[in-house]
Amino acid sequence: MNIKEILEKFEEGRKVSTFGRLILIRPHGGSCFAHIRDGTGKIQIYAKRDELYNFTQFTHLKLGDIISVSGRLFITKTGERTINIFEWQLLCSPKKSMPKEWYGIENVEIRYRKRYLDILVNEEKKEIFEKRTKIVKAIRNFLDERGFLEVETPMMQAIPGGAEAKPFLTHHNTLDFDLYLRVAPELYLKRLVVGGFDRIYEIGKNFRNEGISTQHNPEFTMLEVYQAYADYNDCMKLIEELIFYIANSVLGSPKIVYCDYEIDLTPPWKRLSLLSYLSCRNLYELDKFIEKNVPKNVENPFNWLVDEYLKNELIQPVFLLDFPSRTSPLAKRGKDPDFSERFEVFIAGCEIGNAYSELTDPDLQLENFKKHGNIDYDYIEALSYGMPPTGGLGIGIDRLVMILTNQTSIREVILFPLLKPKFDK
RNA sequence: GGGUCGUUAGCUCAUCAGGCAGAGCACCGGCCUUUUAAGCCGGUGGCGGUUGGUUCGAGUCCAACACGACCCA
Repeated sequence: MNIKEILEKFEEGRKVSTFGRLILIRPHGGSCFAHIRDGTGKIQIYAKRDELYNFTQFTHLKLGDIISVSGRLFITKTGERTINIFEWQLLCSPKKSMPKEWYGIENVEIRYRKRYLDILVNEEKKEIFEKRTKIVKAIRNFLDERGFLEVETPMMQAIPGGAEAKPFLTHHNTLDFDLYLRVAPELYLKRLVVGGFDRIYEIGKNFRNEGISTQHNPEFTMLEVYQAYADYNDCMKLIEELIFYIANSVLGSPKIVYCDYEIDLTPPWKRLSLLSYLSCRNLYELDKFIEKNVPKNVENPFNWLVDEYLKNELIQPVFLLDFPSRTSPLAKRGKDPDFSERFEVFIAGCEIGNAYSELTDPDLQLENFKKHGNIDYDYIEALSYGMPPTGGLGIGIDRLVMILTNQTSIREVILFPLLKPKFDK
C-alpha cells in the first residue's frame, strides 16, 4: 500500500507494509520515531528496542535512505497516525548525503540543474509541476468534450513557418538535407483543416532560437486550436471558457492571486480596442500616434506602445484587439483591411495567447509570404483546395501555468529549463 | 548586448577594518523507551567558482573569465 492509501484507510491495529524515503529520524535511546515519504505522502513510523531485532541498525539509518517497513497502525498520544514497525529492510542507501529538508535548496542554479533534488527536498516546488500536469489534462478534457481531436504534426520542418522567429537548424544525415525545429505547428494544423478535420488541437513543444528571460525559454509548450466555421470571436469565447474551466477544476476557484493582483477569470472578459483606447480611427492615425509618442530606436514600436500605454489595462484578463495586417501575415483582414481579425490575450500583464480568423485565400497568403520571407508553396497549394472559414488560437502553456501557480519565472514551471552546460567534477 | 548582485563544508548562512576559515543542521561516536526541525556531550568535514595581480600576508582589495539571478535593450 502506498502512504496515501494507508492514511486514508487508517485503522488502529491494522497490519500494513509500505515503502519510502527516510526524511526525518529521531532516536530516543530505546525508542525511535522517523518519517518516511513516498510519491503520495508521508507518515510517521515508530520502533522500539524490545520489539525490533535490528533496532540499533534502524536508529543508524541516514536521511535519504529508502526502506520498506511492515508494522501495525496506532495513534500516538499527540494524535499522529503512526506505524509501529516490527520489520524493515534497507532498499537503497544514497552515496551522497541529502540536503536537509528543513532548509530545502535555495540556490536556484542547483535547483534548475539538479531538479531531482529540488522536487525531492522542496515540496512546494514539486506541487507546481503536479499542477502543471493537471492543467494540461484539464485542457484536454475541455477540448475533447467539445469534439476537438488531438493531433500531432511535425516538429522537424523543411520550411519553418507559423510564426516570425529564428529557428534551430538541424540536419538529416541519410537524406542529406537541412531541417528546422518548428517555431509553430500552425501551417500543418491548417492543412488538416483543409483536409476536413474541423476541430483539432495540438499540445507540444515549439523551439525558438532567441533570447532567454523570465518569460522565454528556447523550447516551450504551446496549445494550438483550430475550429472550422468559426472566427476570432468564437476563439475569444473558447479561450475564456477554457481558462475558466481550468481554474475551477484545478484550483477550485476562478479567482486567483498573482503577485499583488487579485484576478477574476470569470467570463466574459473585457474586449479592448487599441484604436479607440488611443482615440485613433484608422491605421494612418495609429501610425501618427506611434511616430509622435514612441521613441525611434525601439525594435518593435507596436509592442512598446502596448507595454507603455496599456500596462494597467492588461492585469485582469483581456482580449486586446486591432492588430495591423502588415504584422499578421497569416490572419484574415477585417472590415478595415489595414487591420486583422486578430487579438492577443493578456492576464496579469502577461501575453499568454494569440488568435485570429485564419487567412484562407491562397493568393493573399502568397502575397503575404512574399513580404515576410519563407514561402511555403505546399501550404499555398493546400489553401487552393479550399479552406473553410476558421478560427485559430495559440496559448503558451508555460505562461498560463506561471499565472495559475503564481510564479514569476518561466523556469519555475519547466522541469529542465535551458542553462549553459557546466561541467564540474 | 548593457547594468546590478551572487558564487565560502552535503544544505542554509556568517566571517565589520586584509592577520591561523566559523555556526546551525546533516554525517560519525556516546547518553536518553511517545518524539515532532527532539534534547545533551564529543568528533570528522573546506583548493573560499577559475586564473592572474597588489601586499610581509588575500575568502576579504584590483583585473579578467565562467556560471547563475534580477533589471534594461
